[in-house]
Amino acid sequence: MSVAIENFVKAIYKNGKRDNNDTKPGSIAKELGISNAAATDMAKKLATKDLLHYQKYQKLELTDKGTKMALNVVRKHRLWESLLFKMFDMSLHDIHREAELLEHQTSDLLANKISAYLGNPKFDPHGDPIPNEDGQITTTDTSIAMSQTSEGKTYIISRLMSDDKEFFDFCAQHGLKYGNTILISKQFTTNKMTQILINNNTIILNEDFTSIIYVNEHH
Amino acid sequence: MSVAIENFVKAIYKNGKRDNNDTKPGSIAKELGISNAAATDMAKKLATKDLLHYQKYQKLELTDKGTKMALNVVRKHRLWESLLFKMFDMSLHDIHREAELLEHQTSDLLANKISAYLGNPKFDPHGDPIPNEDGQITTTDTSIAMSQTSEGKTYIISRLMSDDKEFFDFCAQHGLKYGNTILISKQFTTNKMTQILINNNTIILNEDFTSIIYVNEHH
DNA sequence: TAAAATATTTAAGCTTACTTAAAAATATTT
DNA sequence: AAATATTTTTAAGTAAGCTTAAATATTTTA
Repeated sequence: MSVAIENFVKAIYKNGKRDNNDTKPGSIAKELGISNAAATDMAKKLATKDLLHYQKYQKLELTDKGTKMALNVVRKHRLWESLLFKMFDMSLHDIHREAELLEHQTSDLLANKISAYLGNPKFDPHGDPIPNEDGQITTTDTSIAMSQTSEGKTYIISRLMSDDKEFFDFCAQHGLKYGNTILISKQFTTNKMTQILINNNTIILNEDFTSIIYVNEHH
Repeated sequence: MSVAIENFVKAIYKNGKRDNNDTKPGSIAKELGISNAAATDMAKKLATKDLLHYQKYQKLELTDKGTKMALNVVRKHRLWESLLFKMFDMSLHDIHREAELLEHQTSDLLANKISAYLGNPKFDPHGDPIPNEDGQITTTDTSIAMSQTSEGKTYIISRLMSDDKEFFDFCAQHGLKYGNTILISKQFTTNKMTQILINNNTIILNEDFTSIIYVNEHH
């Protein structure tokens, strides 16, 4: 299967996982940076390959086969991110960009070697779960968006859900890193801002940030 | 530049390095597994991009720009082979196949990180020299084909110039590995066979093998 | 060196993965 | 609910990287 196809099913998978669950051709097109027409075309084509269910004007839904393919690509992406992060001093954004290309050129054999080398990790450096060889995610994610946290409580950062360079640069600069501890000092409910304390620094984040930074309560 | 273009200039570079120095479209086509017509087409196209000199019915010759591109790809290939060989228990052939894909999806930044991690090695696991960041090979190769060795002398294996699985399997099985020592016990000049002693085992190799196994005299 | 074999080039055509423009359907707003 | 805006689909077209078939040039062999 081509890179275009792998990226297409991956985009459907990713959009399907998001809150909005928007997998109509238009939003897939946006995700991939292609025209709506191209997305419709591809959707029809992949339906004939039994990778997704296509019905005019409806959301695209992956078949089991399509889901498996998407998870296989996601697995390779997250394994590469984990490996590069461990071995090299590179920014999360750079690592993401490399993984975005390498994921399509990696045999299952190599993916398994990488996984074994890393001790079969369950999460990548963003805190995203790594599917196993059979395309299953065995961990259950109990984390919540920072926007949903309670004032005065302490949390541990569990996921940074983004591909954006500026976001990662900001996070790196302020210690917003997978595994780090933060205190929610104030929730500004009307403006949807959150004030946190991290490394003895107070930062105020808006909803663009607090909706993609996920945390687990610290006990 | 596309994968097809990178592979095309790489094929010209590789064929140009070989004894026969055959870089006419037909042999490039053979190397890449495409039709002669496709090779001619591509050659014309790359001439307009200043990657090679094209003259009807003549050998293809890379420009400086083309050579640099080829060496950049070769560098990435050999760095990947070195890294995978060091990290994972995989056959030389498997490693080659992975590197063949990864080489096109690797930024210069990542290549440099890999190189630094490995201590900027000069050779890959086949004994092939690794070009530096500027596309230069600074080492001088004094090795000779096993077919050119002298009876009774001892040599160290310095290069295994092949992509072939069966060849690598054979080598792995008999200890024919980069850095290993062999004694040339007999040269059968009429049949072009070579009898060697390695790990206390005697093997007789024909010219298909002795022409692609390179060695340095052991002093 | 002429004939035969081989290699290269040209020409026409195919598939993939896109594009833009216009038509048709759906969703949103008033 | 009608009008408007947005999305989706259809249709036609493009570029890259191939293919096969036929024409042309080169190389080999007898």
